[in-house]
Amino acid sequence: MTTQQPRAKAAVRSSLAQKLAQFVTLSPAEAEVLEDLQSTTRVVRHSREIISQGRRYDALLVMVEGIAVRYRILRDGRRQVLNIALPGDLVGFPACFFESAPYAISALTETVLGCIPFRALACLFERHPRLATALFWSFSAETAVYIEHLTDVGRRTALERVAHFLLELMVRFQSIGLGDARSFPMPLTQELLADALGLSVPHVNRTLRQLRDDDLVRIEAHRVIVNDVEALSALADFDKSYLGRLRPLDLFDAVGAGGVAALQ
Amino acid sequence: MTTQQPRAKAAVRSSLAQKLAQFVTLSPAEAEVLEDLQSTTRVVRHSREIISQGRRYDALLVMVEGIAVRYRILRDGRRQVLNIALPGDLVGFPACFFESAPYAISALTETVLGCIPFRALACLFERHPRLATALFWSFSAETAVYIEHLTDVGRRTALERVAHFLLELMVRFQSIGLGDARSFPMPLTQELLADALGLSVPHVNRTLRQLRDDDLVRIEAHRVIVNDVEALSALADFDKSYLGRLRPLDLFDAVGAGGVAALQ
DNA sequence: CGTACACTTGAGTGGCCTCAATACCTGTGG
DNA sequence: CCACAGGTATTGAGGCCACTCAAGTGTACG
Repeated sequence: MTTQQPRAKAAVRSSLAQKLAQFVTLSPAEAEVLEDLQSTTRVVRHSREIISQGRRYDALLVMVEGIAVRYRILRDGRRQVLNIALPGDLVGFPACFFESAPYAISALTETVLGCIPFRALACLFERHPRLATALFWSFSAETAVYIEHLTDVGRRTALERVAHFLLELMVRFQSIGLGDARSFPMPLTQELLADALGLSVPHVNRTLRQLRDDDLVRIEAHRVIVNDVEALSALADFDKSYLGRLRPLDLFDAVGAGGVAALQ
Repeated sequence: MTTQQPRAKAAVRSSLAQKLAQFVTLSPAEAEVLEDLQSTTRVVRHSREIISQGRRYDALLVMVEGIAVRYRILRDGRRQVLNIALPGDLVGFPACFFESAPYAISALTETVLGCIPFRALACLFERHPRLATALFWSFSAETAVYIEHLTDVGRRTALERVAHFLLELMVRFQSIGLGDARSFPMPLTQELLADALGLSVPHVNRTLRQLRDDDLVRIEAHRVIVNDVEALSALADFDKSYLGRLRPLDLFDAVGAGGVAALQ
């Protein structure tokens, strides 16, 4: 089911390092620590589970390559897709904090994962506080994605949901160098889309059809092609700032004029 | 709108300290650091905004006393309630990471907030890594609540949603010492409930009525009284472990036999 | 005691679901 | 090279859950 193998030391920066570099400027030493953190890897094949609901886990996982999906299964089989994990994402959270994982993670493509034992994490917090804060930052940014997803499902129409979700995926794919200005690979089936958006499969299908008929987006050969980014964004009330426009605020370099006084 | 005032040094532990003590054993010194962190406070009155959508914030806030609600407003006025903030919760996240806050927070009762300037946070990460990891832990635990909320809204019926949400509130109130085994104060109007659960006000009302007719829960005088916790939990498929049964795993005291090997 | 807000209930509608059947793709083995 | 099987996508018909609109009833507070 899974294989252990040493990973060739990456010449280029890992996705995780690229992500954290948005928040703090990484020293060469810190960059190396990050790479070491992910040096033990596991490979998981397409459609295999990375983390199983109900089991116990004692390490953190980082997506190094591939695409995975987090979901929760209810007792009668209903499924809620929680989010899509892309390279650079920490996927052990928050499963590893519980006696039994509250949700599952499955690989949508062949996936390479870095294993970070708790020991290594403790070491990072003790000896590299800047990296720790960056992790904190990055982790908080994930919450913003959950918030948007919750808003999708709770308060948007089917059309808005699908449009919004596809745009979010597009921006996220762009930010990791997959996908261009108007298209990106589509790893989700309509069933997964439905379970992500709280809809039924037929209705997702009809909604996609409408978006296609209106010349806004189409999905072809496992690829999403956005015809009219503007119009689609307007329809979905999509503003990508929640995905990336984080303040590159370095707690240690530039606390600056902020502080208590700046609050209100 | 808000007032600044020094807070009397708490004789008892703050809610935040109580919460973090679940994850690591706090030394007296660490406990004091935590209290100092919250020593600058603001008071916000009932139904006033603590954080406004679209504005910029330069500090973190901790709920010291009171109850607040986080929500996101869409352009046409639709509202999604994201979560309920209770004492001990960090409410500045993730708003303070963005150039403009992606959502708002409003006080439901008179609320006392501790202000934590970034400077103080940086200091905490540098000098108190155990506290930093505890914050990390606690923050991750919040994600589990979002996940459950997302599942509520995406894949549960109205009846299940309301039941599940009320049970979650009950456990959360219990864990901070408000509310007893079968009842707790209800700070939300039906309109807020509706916006939290992705329902309309009339339907929330009808759903509550059904739960009352079935002798499961009733809301009286701003208080929720659960008649049959078992039956209600069964109806909602509620398992409170996602709220509290975190592993009291201390990275520094007890990394133990875990590590990579234990991972599957 | 009046005004505002929250709650309650009804009638009618519609968005999305369920069930069901058909078409399509993609890999696999004969 | 084709037949076949399994998953995936598509489309239709009918129904229900939850919505919208609207009116009326508490109930807290100035």
